[in-house]
Amino acid sequence: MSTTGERRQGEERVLEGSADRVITFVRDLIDRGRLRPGDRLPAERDLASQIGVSRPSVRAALHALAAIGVVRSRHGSGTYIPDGPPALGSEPLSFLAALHGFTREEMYEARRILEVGAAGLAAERATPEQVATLADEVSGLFASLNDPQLFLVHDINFHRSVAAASANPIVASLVEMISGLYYERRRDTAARASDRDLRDAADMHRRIYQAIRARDVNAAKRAMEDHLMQAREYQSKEPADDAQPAGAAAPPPAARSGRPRRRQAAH
Amino acid sequence: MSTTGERRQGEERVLEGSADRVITFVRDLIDRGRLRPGDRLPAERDLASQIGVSRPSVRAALHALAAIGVVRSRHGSGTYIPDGPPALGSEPLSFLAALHGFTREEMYEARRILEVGAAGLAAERATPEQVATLADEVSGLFASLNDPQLFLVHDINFHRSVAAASANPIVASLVEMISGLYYERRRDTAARASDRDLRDAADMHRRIYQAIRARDVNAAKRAMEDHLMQAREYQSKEPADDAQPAGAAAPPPAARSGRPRRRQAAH
DNA sequence: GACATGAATTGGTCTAACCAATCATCAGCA
DNA sequence: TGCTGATGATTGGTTAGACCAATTCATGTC
Repeated sequence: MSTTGERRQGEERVLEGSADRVITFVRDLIDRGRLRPGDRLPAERDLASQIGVSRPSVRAALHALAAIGVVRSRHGSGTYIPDGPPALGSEPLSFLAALHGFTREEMYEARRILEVGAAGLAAERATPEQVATLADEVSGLFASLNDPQLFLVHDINFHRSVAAASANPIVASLVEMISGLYYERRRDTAARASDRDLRDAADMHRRIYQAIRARDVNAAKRAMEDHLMQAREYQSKEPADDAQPAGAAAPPPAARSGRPRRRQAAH
Repeated sequence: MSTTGERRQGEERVLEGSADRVITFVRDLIDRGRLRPGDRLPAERDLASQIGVSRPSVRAALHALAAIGVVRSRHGSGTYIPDGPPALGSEPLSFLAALHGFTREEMYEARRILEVGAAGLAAERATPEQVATLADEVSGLFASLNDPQLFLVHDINFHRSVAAASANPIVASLVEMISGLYYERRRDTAARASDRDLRDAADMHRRIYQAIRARDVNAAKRAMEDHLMQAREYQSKEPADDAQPAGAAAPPPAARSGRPRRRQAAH
């Protein structure tokens, strides 16, 4: 019907831009159940002709969808909807952090809120397999006390597993997002952690694991809370790699202060 | 220097795609502090020539950045970094919800975890102005008991204000993100709420407000928890607009069942 | 039957142009 | 003097057509 592209009439105003029409189209396929995780989207050329927009517009839209993790393109193969558990990329948070100068304190606080909640849910619902996974990660932590980088990997995996055991994909996605940001920052400084700190951290993880295994919700939450508080303390003692202020209400970094906050006139 | 575009040499392998180079370029500007909230990016044509890629590629990258909320384009004016408090769009979550069938229960659970934490922080740190804003929203709630749509607006604003009063931009962003998803779903069904439910909800909000004003952290958390639990109860009684299952571990909607979960072979 | 080969498919990129919204400038008028 | 409106430069929005590059798969040879 619109293959020749006569949109000159104007009797039916197009309220959306080309790229937005593509996104709406894809969203519609998803809502109608025609597109599910693991599926492949129509080829860019097909989308372009079906929707009646140019290929560059399709590409811009697909880049937008890829940015929020809805699709993933593979050269020569196609564009796919990622399979596996739902996941939110941490890039948005990373950009926000760079733009607004999030502090380490603030990050720990957010983690604390989310992960304490996740630990509580995990204590209620963790399956035997998930409990076993947690046990594996705890032993991994104790086995890598002398390898801070590897320790960090087990650390991340433990927290990821707790989030998964919460059986709430939204909470899990949020934890993943924050963890991604944390890992991004942490891998540069992980080597500075002292042996004693790693030992303490491993103990804390073990305590969390035991509480979850015992299905003790309050103990799990308390253990996670204590762990994150302690981790925050330890890392605030490590030499800071950057000028990140430590206080939540502390003044912003030097380069930021005194800026007259110019606003755009006609938003 | 590269206006004529001689990139045939190949002696310096480009490891990133064109769009990625643009994103890296912008990210670098941000990290160096040359680009801050409220600023305008170079014109697309300038970016293209500076980076050495074509304009469609720049556009694709800019669409990607716009999708995660890092930039915002205004036709005829330019592309800007949004000013104001840091914010995460709720589209990623919305797509994930559509793709994986998040339930209302799961959403309330995530809200509960985040907002109970936010309420606790708000009780510790809310400024007098923020407390006053909360008071305004509470009166707005009581004033709109007979207008469910307006009530919903005050409802959202109250929760948004609590998040802002947490003085943690990460937590606030996350709450905003979830709230956006909630609002998206809720506005269709808000009219079905009963008068009595609205009255109860307004009372709950008042209780939260009073606890925050009194700087009673535990009371604030408990009040928020009770409120969200109650809201969940009420809304599960309302006729469902869609086939959203109520249980966290409930089977997926009809259109989803029985699908053999075809996977892509060579990821 | 196993493996190399090449065509078809599909994403990745570019050039060159035009349309459309915005904005700053400046002439003209009150 | 001060305001208003026209106008051209700037900037995002979109298109068309072409070519490159990675992947896939059917084909044919050994």
